Order: sequence, then structure tokens, then C-alpha cells
Amino acid sequence: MGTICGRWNPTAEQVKVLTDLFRSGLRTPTTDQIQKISSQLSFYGNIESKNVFYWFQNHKARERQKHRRKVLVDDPINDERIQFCQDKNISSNKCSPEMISSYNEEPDQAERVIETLQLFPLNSLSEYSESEKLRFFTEEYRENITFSCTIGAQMDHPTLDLRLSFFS
Amino acid sequence: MGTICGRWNPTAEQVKVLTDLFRSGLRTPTTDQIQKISSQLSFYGNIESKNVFYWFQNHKARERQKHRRKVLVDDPINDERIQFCQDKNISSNKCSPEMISSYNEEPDQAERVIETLQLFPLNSLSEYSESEKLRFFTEEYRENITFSCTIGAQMDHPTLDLRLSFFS
DNA sequence: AAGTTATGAATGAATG
DNA sequence: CATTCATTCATAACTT
Repeated sequence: MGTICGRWNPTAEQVKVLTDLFRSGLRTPTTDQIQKISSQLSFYGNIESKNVFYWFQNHKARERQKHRRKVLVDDPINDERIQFCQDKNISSNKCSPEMISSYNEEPDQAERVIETLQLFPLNSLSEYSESEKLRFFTEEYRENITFSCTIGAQMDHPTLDLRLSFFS
Repeated sequence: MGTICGRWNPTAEQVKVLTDLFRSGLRTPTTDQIQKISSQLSFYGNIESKNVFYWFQNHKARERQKHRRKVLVDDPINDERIQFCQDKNISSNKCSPEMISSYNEEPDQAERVIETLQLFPLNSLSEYSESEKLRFFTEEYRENITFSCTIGAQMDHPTLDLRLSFFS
């Protein structure tokens, strides 16, 4: 990792902690939380509070985007489409099973979980057994936060004429 | 389920339609436009909404990139302005409007072009009422989220506007 | 088969 | 919170 500090490049550990926090239900951390998170994550590398702020903003927004864009590809013309693709060139359809499985991102139904956790899950420390870190986490973040999160979203797939969008 | 490849590889027909849409002036389709485009293009092959989204993002960005480099070479007068943008690390929004418009290779009116594109073989002529559009719009945001948060520890500080503290 | 290019995908950083 | 822009990473496709 070069010292090209044009923009923040989170380390794997930082991403892991942030992701854990997000998965735990944290969405819009307060200034106070942001500073604490940033302070702790600075152990793993350079980081500023605004990075944490932006990270949550982006992650939340993109989860919503993904949700909104989640689609379909499950329509009646699907079979016909496949036939069509095979008739044409489509050497591009070299799909490997592992690739398919790798596309399974977060199970969306897992968002319905009700979870109790600490602000900093202990498994974030799995690779770092330094007593100092442990003390940090256990002391500074003793406040137990219980998130009960139920997300229900509706997806829809209307087949609309594109022109409607153009004229509006 | 449809086969999902490691990475979307658009068919020639898909690229043609996307390019035509781009050339007709479409730059940043809205979410519902993306949905419709993706839905239509699924006739030609596997495709997801995010593919359409990324395609337009990339195509626009790379056209701009190309043009910016060109301007940088061909028109030394603009060097100062571009240099200014890069020095201040600000987006091109901050620059003069004529500069932004000069980024577009396509004539300006192309952005507002209203055109009936007979690009799709099927279902292209289905009409939808305004009420259906409205229903779709409202459903799109019918994201029922129940979020119950219990914080064991008490907040010490009032919640401040993060942006104010970060960017001052 | 290695190296290069084109481009899909991702994400940090904004702006309003 | 939405949307957008910029850079960058990753890799399919192409070139040699």
C-alpha cells in the first residue's frame, strides 16, 4: 500500500469492524460514536472521523440502492432469451459455479435478524490479542447497545415502456 | 435461475441499445429508467439493473475523461481552469458552466432530446396510466423499516451536525 | 502465454 | 438522504 494519500484506503481490519457494526444495525452513528470508532480504527491504520462518517453514509445508501435496483431477470422471456443468446455468438457465457456462488452477497433475509451486540464485537479482535486493545474495547465500549431491526421491503418489477421515462 | 457470470458481458445488441440511448442524450438514468432498460435488455441476454447503472456511469465518465485530456492538449487556455479544479480538489461542478457543457461531446440539445426509440422488439408499446406510475413510485419507497434501538449507556453529548464539525 | 487494452465493478468523497 | 463525480481495482477480451 503506497503512501498515496489522496483518499482514505481502509485496511481489511477497518472494513471488517465497520461492516460488523453495520450488520449489527448501526446505520447513522452520532458524532460521538463516529469519533470513538475512528479513534479505535486508527489502530489499524490512518483514518479520520469523516472517513467513518462517509463510510456509513455510502454503505447505507448503497444498500438502499441495491435494494431498489434488485431485480428480476425472472420473467417469461427469460427462456427465450437464453435460447437467443446461445444462437448468437455468446462465447461470453462461460459461467463458473464458484462465480455464481460468489455473487451471493448478504442474504437479504438476514436483515430481519434481531441481534444483541456490543458496539465493538469481540470477534473484531480475533487477530489482535494485544491486551491493550482488549482493554480498550472492553472498557471504552462497555455500553451495550441493543438493536432490534426489522426490515421489510417490497420489490416490484413492472415492465414499462421506456418512453414514459423520457417524456416525464 | 438464470446463469450469473463472474462479470456481466454485454451482448452486441445490448451495447447497441445502450449506446443509442446514450447518443440520444441519456446520461444518468433514474432508478426506474434503469429498471426499464434492464428489463428490456434482458431479452438479449443476462443483465441486471446495476449493469445498466454502471454502464452509464462508466460511459459518461470515460467520455468526459477522454474529452478532458483532449482539451488539456488542444486548448492550453483551459489548462488554468482545469488546473484550478484539480488543485482545489473540487469537482467540476464548481467550475464554470461552459466548461461542464464543453465536456459533452454531444450537442447540448441532445441532453433534452425527446425521442421515440424503436429499439425494443417486445412489449415496447405497452402503455401505462399515470396512476400506475404513481403506484410504482410510491411502492418503490414503501420500505417498511422497524428499527428499535435501546442504548444501555447514556449519551453524554448532544448530537451535533457531523458535517459542521468535520469540515470546519 | 504473457502483456496490453477495454471496460465492468466498486467505492471514497463530496454536493444540495 | 439522494445523487453524482473521481479515481481505482479487477478482469474479460484482445494483441503480440
